[in-house]
Amino acid sequence: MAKKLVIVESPSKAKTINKYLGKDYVVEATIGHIKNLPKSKLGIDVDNGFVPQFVTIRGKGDTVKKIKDLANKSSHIFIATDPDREGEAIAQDIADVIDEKHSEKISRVLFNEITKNGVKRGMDEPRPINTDLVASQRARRVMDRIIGYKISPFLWRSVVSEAANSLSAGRVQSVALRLICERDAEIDAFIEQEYWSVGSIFLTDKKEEIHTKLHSIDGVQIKTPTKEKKSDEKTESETAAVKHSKSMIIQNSKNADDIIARIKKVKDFEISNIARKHTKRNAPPPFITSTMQAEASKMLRMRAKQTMMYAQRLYEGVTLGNEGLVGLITYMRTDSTRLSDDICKEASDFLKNTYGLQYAPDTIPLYGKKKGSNVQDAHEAIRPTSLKYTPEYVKPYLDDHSFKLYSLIWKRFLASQMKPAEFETTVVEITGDEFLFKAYGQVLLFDGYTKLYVEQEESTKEDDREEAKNDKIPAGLNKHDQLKLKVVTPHQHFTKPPGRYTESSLIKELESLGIGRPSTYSMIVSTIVDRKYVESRERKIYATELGKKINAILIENFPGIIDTGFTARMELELDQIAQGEYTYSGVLNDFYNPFSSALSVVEDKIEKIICELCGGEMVIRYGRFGKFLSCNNYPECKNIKSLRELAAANQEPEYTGDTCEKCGSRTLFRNGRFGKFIGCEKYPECDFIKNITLNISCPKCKDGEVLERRSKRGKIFYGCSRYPDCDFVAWNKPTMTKCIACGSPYMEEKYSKKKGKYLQCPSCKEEVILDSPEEES
DNA sequence: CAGTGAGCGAGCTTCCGCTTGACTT
Repeated sequence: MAKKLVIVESPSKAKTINKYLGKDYVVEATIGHIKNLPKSKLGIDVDNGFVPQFVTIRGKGDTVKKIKDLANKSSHIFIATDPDREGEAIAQDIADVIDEKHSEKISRVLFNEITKNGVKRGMDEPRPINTDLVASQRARRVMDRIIGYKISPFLWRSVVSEAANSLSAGRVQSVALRLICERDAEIDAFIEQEYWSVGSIFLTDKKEEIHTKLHSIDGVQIKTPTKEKKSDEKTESETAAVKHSKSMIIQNSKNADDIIARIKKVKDFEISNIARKHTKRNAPPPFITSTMQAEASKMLRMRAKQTMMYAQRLYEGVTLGNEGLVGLITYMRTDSTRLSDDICKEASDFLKNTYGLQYAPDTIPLYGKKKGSNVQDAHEAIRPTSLKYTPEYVKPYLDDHSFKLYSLIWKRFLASQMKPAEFETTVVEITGDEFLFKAYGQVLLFDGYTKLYVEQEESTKEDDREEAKNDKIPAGLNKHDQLKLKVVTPHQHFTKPPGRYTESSLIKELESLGIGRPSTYSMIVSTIVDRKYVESRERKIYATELGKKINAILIENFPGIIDTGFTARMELELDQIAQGEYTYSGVLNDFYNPFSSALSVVEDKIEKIICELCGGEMVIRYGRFGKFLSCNNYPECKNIKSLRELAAANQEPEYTGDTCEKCGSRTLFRNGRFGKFIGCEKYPECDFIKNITLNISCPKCKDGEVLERRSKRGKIFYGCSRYPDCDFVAWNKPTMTKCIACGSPYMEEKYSKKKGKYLQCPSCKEEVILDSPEEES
């Protein structure tokens, strides 16, 4: 009896589904896409309807053959790839590789959740492959290929340099780079602005303190400076609005002191109003890929790639003693917060039993599709597969990282099913003559979901009301109560520049713009790091000089594509294809025609390097030893140039200000294999060279000087200039400070985030702190 | 962990998105 074949994308999904369907079915996995455009060339016939040339992905030949063979033997074929655009395309690719004589037996089925019910529902409603949805995926793929494979070569020709190894551009990576560069520029351009606030403490007749902040004077509100706009960007109406709006900024200490002097003269203060409000804070939704990465980064200090690796393990399954292999979480690459009814019911029961009735809401909270977003909703939210597997229960079977991540996912999911936290917020207004003060208080009435899960707050955000925030406003205050002013103090503040992106804040930003997909989030940063466009230090991302340069070139030449709105517009058109409202070739024509004409204009703008021998163009060639410049009239003209030569010609020599000790010419800084050194400008006629010294004499022999050197492995170390006569060596920068503890003649300079700059004795490890670390004001 | 600067050479890189192992650097 021939079996029925079911094809899915993920092998562990295949295992699960096989359990549900039983022995009449064979379930096989494609392990992702099976076909792709060829890597070595564009693979798109742009002149004839953009027909793409798809080839079997290298290494997938066996998988494809297996599916083909199984299809031949099966009585029916159910293609159950993911219910989204990419899944539909994979379904088409599978149908295309199966022999035509079996095409009658093929149906497409959709599983919206991998549960017994979900699979049954899917199998009950077979349908044909949605060719419009397939066409929309093809259009997406082709546009990405055209953008990537047409703009990258343009960069190779525009930026001629040794450092630029393999330059690239793309719809996603280039926007990511742009965001980082723009944030960098904002921070560079930021001008710190001083402002002041006034805080007062009042006393009730029972000598209870009320901490307040000056809110307004004569109805003119005291504000903090908001993000400045450049004045030329302001419209006239905006300028007018600023003029007439009733707000002011206390700009300096004199203003603050004047105000305080006036406040001190006020005789009577009274409570002019008390407002109490009952507020609720809803639980956060269960995890999706981006929020899981962000929270794991903040709370567990895990990088996006690590997080995904551990999540994958939890998804694929962990051996729990004699229970065997158990998948602990649902699929980890998802952009939907949707939850199955079964697990919500389970959570409700669990909460009632474990935390008590008061924590379980009457109705199950609803999470799901956001309107108008790029959410494709193929998978559920990331959650535990069953609440039986509590973190404590599975802990013995997990490594530390997996356990921490699982606990986080568990708590976040359960919290999402809990009641909101409830607060009473109180605002007390205190008036004295023209001055109005406000005190803010917040009291937790019911902890709700916060019993289990508290979202990590953004640490850098400065709370406007922070000084006046007081959880304990005295009880029993009444309107018209008379108060005494105890103390009034000025507080100095400075506006802060926007924070740099971290990996997860960048991912969140891209996601909100609809750029990138859950399966690629953790790749985005590593791509632009590999290209040396950005660097990551202390979890923050900085643009490199190369990155800034590439970004400027891209924005100048392809403003319409390297744009935060491009993907959103593209998605709208892809939706039109999927809905049958527009065609594949229509969308691609609309995109390609302006793109290709822009490209040809831009190609002409590339600065050509002219061959000084024959007037031809110097182009990049690859030889046995890497890149070099050659005349394109080779072999008639044999002019060649090294890239180093070109870079030297474009760069101003860096003079030391000293003269050559051999010939009296000027000396300059040069770069060699082992770092910077000083050489004579007359080289190669004069071969004088000298090392760059630190102006510290050698602590060991006292005659030599300390030099910064670099080892073969590129590590910087410090040694004596009289080597090999003196073999002094240090790994940290030596200073001539004596160690007071052990009398060692010198100490080494070190740096740590906690201690700041400090000195450490190489022999007794005594430490002297130089700079205290920056403190949060 | 101790040295330093040229020139040789003629056809390579790249996208985004979907999934896991097999590699011995």
